[in-house]
Amino acid sequence: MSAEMKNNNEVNEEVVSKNFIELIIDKDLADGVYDTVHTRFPPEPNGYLHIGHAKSILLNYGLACKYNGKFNMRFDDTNPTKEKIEFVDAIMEDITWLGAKWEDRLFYASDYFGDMYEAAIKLIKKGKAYVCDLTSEEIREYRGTLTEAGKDSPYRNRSVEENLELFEAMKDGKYADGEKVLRAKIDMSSPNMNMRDPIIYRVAHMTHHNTKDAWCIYPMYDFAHPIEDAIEHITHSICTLEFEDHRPLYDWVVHELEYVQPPKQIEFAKLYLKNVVTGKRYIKKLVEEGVVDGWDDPRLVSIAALRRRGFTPESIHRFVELCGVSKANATVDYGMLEYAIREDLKSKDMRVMAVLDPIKLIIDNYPEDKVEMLDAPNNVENAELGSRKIPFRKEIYIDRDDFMEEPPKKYFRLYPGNEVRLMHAYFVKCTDFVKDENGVVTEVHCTYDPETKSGSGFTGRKVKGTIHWVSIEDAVQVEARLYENIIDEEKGVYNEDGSMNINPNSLKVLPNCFVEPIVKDAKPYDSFQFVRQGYFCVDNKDSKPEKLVFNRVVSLKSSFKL
RNA sequence: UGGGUUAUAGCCAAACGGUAAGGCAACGGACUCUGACUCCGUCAUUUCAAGGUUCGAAUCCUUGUAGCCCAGCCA
Repeated sequence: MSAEMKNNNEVNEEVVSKNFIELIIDKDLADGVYDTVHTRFPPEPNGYLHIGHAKSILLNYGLACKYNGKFNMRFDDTNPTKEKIEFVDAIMEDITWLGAKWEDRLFYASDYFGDMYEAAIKLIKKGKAYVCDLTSEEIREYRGTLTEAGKDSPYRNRSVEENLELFEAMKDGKYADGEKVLRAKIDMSSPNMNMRDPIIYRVAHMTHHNTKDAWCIYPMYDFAHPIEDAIEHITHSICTLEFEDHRPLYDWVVHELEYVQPPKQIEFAKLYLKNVVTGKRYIKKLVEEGVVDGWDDPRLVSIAALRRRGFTPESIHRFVELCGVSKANATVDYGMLEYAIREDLKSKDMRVMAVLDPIKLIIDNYPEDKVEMLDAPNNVENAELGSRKIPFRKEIYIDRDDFMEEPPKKYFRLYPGNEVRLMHAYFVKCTDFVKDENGVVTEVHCTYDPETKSGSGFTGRKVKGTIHWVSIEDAVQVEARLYENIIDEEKGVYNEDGSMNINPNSLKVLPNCFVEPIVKDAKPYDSFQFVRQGYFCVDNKDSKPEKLVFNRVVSLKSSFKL
């Protein structure tokens, strides 16, 4: 191998450093703590997934793939007051779309209620749990504060027999909601609030979406989660930073329950996007006030919204990968997401011409009834996408901002006397224009040069500008929706009084856009690059057979600047 | 006068005692039948601060500072 080749290879090898979780896993594997990697994604079915969840899903699934391990899907449904079956379906659809595969490992925490009940009995028998009769207010008082120790519950020293009896009575429905709870007996003076005899079982007479009325007592997260992980032989239980304080309790549970090779909890930082609303209560407010048209409104960053907007699973993968994984609270620039989707779409999408704000261009020296079918490659960067024929006629539409009566310096599109190329067609030279009584330009006149036909190899002269166009007679009329960030970026997301700064221009509807005829047969989710306008995707919700609605996925990087 | 945790550029983020990767954004320039793409170049003498150890410190020690999380019978 020559020195040059070697050098090339080194350059081509992407330097990928491992994130801190991979380092932990490597060490665990090397030390023989585990001999495999088994992860899980455990959402509570109480809402829909957003971009932040995508990070967790892809992280967990990605680790399982990378280490040749397994990935489980599990609904953490231990609180029937908040959960609904509809969310279960929506979550599975989103995860499937993202591409994470759980194979035959779809679980419900509620399937383990029996095991959890047994586990609680085991703790009681070990003298590590007791039934407490304190009210919720009393429990809060006894718990102490961040700076003061708590004090023991008067019920803390009940006998094992009494506890067993009472707990069984709880299970049998002898007590009302809130009347009694089961608590772990740990340490009321622990500086960690989670260790001050945490409640591990509560009474809730309620129908559960999965177990129906089989139970009236439900385990708390802190007790249930480690058991779920242990039962499924999860090795690395990855969650977000706010659970760091819970890790000692997690470890306490798996230790007292004597699981062999217990799972290990690892925490990472959530993903936040700059000037984007991710808080559930704020999204709810936006929906309720009708600011957005639902949880999949394309201005939101729920997985469903991103999908409707035209984002691809690949772009989400790329984005998450670009963001990295760490323990530092981070707010990522929205531009990073835009980069990820632009990058993915640019060689995938068919590039067609579109006119969002039409103005008529008349080619005076082109025959009245002539029509030419011109060749156009579908994507110059990807020959596999083939080519198409575009009809060219005397009267066409061009975009309003591609013509200026008095051009500023460095403007090289159409203005009186200037010549530009009509993309995939001919050079045209602007000869005249017409204004209405309000001074608005209504039509532009030009002449074309037959010698300059696209593909003819004409090199006689050059033009600085290339503009796009569409034949008036053949064009398809569509509606384009341009989305901007829903939150005002200048002032920040929230006002002092807590209300949100809604950007009034977050949605701009352009009902009279014209695109090439080939777009007529597009189906929901089909996406195109509208040349010079950005990437657009057919809306799956609002499109009707007679009129397609396009959502702009992302705009092109920049346009003409003065 | 509680505990946990984080701190590297406008934004992410590597570096694991050996002399500050990479990406996004931005800004120059080249190219262009998309002012896109691509390409080339610029962008931390310094890692929250101040001390200390060391031949050598973003990494180790000390003392501070700032942010985030925790007092649900939520997850």
